[in-house]
Amino acid sequence: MSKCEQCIVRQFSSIKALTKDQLVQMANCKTSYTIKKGEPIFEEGETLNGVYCIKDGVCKLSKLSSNGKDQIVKLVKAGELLGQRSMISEESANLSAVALEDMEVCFVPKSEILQFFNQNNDFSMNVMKTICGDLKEADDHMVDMAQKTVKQRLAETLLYLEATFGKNEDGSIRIQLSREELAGMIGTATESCIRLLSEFNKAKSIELQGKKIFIKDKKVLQKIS
Amino acid sequence: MSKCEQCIVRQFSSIKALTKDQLVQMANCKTSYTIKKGEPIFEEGETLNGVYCIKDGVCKLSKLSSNGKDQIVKLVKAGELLGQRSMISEESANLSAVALEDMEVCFVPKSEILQFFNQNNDFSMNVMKTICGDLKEADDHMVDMAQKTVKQRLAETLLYLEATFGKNEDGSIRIQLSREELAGMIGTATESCIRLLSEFNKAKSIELQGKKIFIKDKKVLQKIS
DNA sequence: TTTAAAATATGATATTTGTCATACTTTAAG
DNA sequence: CTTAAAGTATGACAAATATCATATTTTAAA
Repeated sequence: MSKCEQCIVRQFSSIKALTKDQLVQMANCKTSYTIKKGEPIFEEGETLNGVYCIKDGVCKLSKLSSNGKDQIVKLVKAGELLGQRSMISEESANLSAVALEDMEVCFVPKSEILQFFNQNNDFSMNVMKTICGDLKEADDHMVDMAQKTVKQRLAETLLYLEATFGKNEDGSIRIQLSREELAGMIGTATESCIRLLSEFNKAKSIELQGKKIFIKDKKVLQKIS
Repeated sequence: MSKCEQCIVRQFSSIKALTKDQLVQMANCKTSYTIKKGEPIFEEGETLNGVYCIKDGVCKLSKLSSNGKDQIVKLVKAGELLGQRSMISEESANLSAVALEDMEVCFVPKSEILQFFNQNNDFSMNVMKTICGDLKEADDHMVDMAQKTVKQRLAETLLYLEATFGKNEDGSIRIQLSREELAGMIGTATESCIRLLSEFNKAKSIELQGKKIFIKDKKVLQKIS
């Protein structure tokens, strides 16, 4: 059983406020998992009995809409926690979490987290600030969905992906999404997404090499978005 | 200076967890305001030095989108608090709050709220649950914006307005929104909103009498949404 | 009360986006 | 390696939605 002290999650998440003793306690009760690309960590409606720490990899948080399409609400990467809202609301998961890459996650039972939450003011404040940040993001995202065109949202999303997940050595956007997933992020039909990617490609603002996407002209994309 | 003990806000908001002493303390430091229909309580980007308790009336929380349209993110009514997220995030307001009716609100300074927050676990837990509820709502709302048609969103919004704000004696939806505001809620052009209202009217699922809207066939609207 | 301004309504039209069909390409299973 | 399945791409068309123009009604100011 590995320790939590050196874990990447500790550097970025609310966990950084925990004391050494609390970290030891967490190390003793956590369960580590490996999750393969495409597999779910949890599904919408599921009861979560704790919180997941993402040690490695990226997952999508999505919700099945009434028209049968999967809308991606948010991407979450290593160093972040999953399931905090459900824990505090004492509700089942509102979103499904599915791995976009092979992942390593640790599950920490609710009982421990809630204990830290009550004992450690810095920790609870960190969790709350994270959730408040998520709320702000969600509101902003909602306004974009309501007011921007699909083209604007695609340009914005491509810039976001590069800024958040970085580039490979060849310069392509590191995170690999299928066209369907990209469409699910911007809230459009897969064909429309593909068509606009082609359009950006023809206009030389991006370059497509199979699944790989290279951003060639950031300024043009910024202007579009 | 009126007391906070009998205030409506106490029945519905996080405030209900405060002790008698804390309520007295709050009554002593609060400032009461009257806000006329159309006037702002605060604007996007403004620094909030506390929280607003809505004693009477309804306001809209909205955000100016890059295309110049005002997207309404949420309606807030008597018994609720405003500005909690900004206080916890220690950030300026992400949304503007504008009165949809004449309002009575009390302003409670940040210092007091944060003091209660640290002293009283039930209070802080209530605040957090409220924010978590807002996050869930925002995510769901975002999915609707991305995946539903304007017609579906209009039907849904009309049902929401009646369910949340009730009906006048004549049976019309109590809350009065201009067509522009209704369009701002569903995220569409004012003309499109008006057109679809006419369509629902012709189909007898609603009835229009000037600004007044009567829901005539809830089932049809539910089916549409 | 009169009148100008704002809000509501509707038509005509352009643009955006979705849907369906189909071809091509990549991936993974046998 | 071969082959089926999945993913990507594109055309044709339909549906949804925005925009602009203009008429009508309501509201509020003079």
